Amino acid sequence: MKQPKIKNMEEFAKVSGISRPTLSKFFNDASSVRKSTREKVEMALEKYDYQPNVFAINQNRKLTKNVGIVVPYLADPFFAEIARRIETLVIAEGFRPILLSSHGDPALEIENLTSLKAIKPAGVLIAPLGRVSDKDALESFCKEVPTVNFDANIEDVGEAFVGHNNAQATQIMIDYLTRSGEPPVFFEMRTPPNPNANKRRIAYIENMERLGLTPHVVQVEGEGWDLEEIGYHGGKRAISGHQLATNTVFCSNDRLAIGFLSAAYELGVRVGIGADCELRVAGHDNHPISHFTCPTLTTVSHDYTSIAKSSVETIMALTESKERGRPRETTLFDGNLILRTSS
Amino acid sequence: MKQPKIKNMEEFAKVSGISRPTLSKFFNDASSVRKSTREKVEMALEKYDYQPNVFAINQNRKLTKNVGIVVPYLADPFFAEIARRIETLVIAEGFRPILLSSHGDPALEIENLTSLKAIKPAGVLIAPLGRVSDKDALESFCKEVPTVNFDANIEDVGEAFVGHNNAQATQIMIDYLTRSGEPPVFFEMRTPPNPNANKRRIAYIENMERLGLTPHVVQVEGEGWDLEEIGYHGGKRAISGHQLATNTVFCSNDRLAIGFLSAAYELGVRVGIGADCELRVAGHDNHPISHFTCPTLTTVSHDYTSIAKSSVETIMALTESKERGRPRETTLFDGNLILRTSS
DNA sequence: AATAAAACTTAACGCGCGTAAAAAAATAAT
DNA sequence: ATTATTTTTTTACGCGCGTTAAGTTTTATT
Repeated sequence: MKQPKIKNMEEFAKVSGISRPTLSKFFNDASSVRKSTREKVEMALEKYDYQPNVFAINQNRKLTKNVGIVVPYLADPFFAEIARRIETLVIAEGFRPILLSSHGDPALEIENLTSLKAIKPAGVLIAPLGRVSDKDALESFCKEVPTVNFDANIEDVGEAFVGHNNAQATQIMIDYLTRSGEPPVFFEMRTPPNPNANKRRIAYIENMERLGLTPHVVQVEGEGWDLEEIGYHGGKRAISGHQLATNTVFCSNDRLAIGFLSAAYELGVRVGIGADCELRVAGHDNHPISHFTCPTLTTVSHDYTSIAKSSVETIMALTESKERGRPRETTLFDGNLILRTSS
Repeated sequence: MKQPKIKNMEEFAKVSGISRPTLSKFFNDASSVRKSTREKVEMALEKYDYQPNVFAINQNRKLTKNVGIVVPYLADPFFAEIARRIETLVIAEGFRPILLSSHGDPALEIENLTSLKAIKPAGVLIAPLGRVSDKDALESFCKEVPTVNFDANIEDVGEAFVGHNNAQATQIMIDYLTRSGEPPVFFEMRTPPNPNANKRRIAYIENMERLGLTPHVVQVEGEGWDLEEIGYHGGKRAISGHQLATNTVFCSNDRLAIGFLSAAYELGVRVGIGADCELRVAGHDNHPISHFTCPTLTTVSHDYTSIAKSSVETIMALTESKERGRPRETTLFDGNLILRTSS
């Protein structure tokens, strides 16, 4: 059982026998004080219940130990997973992650940045909404706070971009699909929220042309982040309306593919690589659920572990070096083919 | 374009023509000042770029406008969704939500509470990990901070509990399943992380006995929060090992059911209510993906909209009234049968 | 118009900690 | 042992806002 609580650093200085300025140094960086001093403080911390007042600490600092993380839609397991990894890495660096989701709403995205600015973060990692983001507001935020842009690349936003190599990932899937069967039709939303979708469509068309094949793009209607729902309705329409030029469908992302598979199942269309199958379906991202679809989804992995790691490293380097305005660097991580049973 | 930035309230008092103490009142509660004053301030806010320093504000207050939200595993869309609703409601009440995930780790759960304590929150909403939670640490936290316990009920934790009526929800599903076909086998984890699972098993057994039927519980191995994975492996084993006493399986939750369905598909076992189907499967929670499984999953809804709303209302009432130590109230929300095609 | 009540202004102190400067003490180097 | 260097202590001020008390102005009531 610990002794009665210590109100403030002054009191803790008394009971620990260490002066307040030295304690202040200690709490900022324990390694900046002499070893014997550090031990004395730590012994006192064992004995007394004291922790410095966060608000008083941060009031007099221009940069805090906070790191903001903004994601477009936390209910999407993809962002939940990447956020989880980022959080863990940020904590390991001795910083405090503040996780905010924009819930698909551009106004909330800006609000999130405003409220982050208020807590004077050392840096911010942002995966923007994309198409609907208020680009000017993002840019002006990035001028004030060191920012790393990840996942959805928005030009000139942030000091660096870390993301997925959509071109490479699309290519390896197209190469696989064309070698193993009919060339793929590309299945996507007409107005995708996320700019990665556009990169994937462009890469699809380029690669099909490179192979001397005719690209076929099926664009389905729908707004927002209910991608399975959109994939389901679009899939039903595409299948029953015979809009698919070949027997192979490459979905712009796994969540659309999940909806598409559900539509195919409902329509009694057998999907897979078996002799009795009518359709092959592939996805993109290696979504956690893609292991468990029926059939299991062949997809291209999205290396979020590396993206998380690199994003955190970049923001840490940025906050330490403090030099701003360097040319914006772009880091992309390749995808790997995940062969399962759907194609 | 706004005028040059205002450093502090003193400066803003000068340019707005309102004295600092009145401004302080205004920022605490805009309705506490005269209308004409409020308008003057708002006009100045339009013109000048000023927002009070969060750290200075909170330093002198014992209770802030922060509300902590702690969930066990944010990468589970169920918690992501409920967190999203809670966040939105908390913002609507004029408070600032601080969302933290324990990532399945009891140590992190306690760390989260410790770091919340440091920011002096007005209240905290916690969905505990459950079985692995450090109950003593939770309880001692709740003595210091007004807390509402939601989702996973841990006795004596928090001033109130808001959650799902597992008994009622289990009952309506069992009633449906027994009326429409063979009685269900209960499929669950041997060591579920979440205490709701235990309530569901108990309700299953009670209801089966009430109906004069023999309960059959299949408990599968596996630790942690990868429920689809666990359901998949357990499902494969249960099906191929002929462990299912009837042709109807009631999974403890939808995520297990998703894995189970995947196993059945892989084994070529047709699931559904059609004449050609060998197995019926039901879930529990109405997980977002349960709309899109193959076949679509019959399940019992988990009313997280109401749970979120009630939790926020309860914590708000608590922070306002300030009276602590009242008898712990429990609020449960019923589930509804969601009939789809799997059973 | 006179009075009462409410809202505001002025002045001043305190919160807990960061931080700077000068002096003192502890450690390291010669 | 003496000097140089590093670390700690003492002292003191500042950060931006909450808050209180006394005095003043504005609004509401009669």
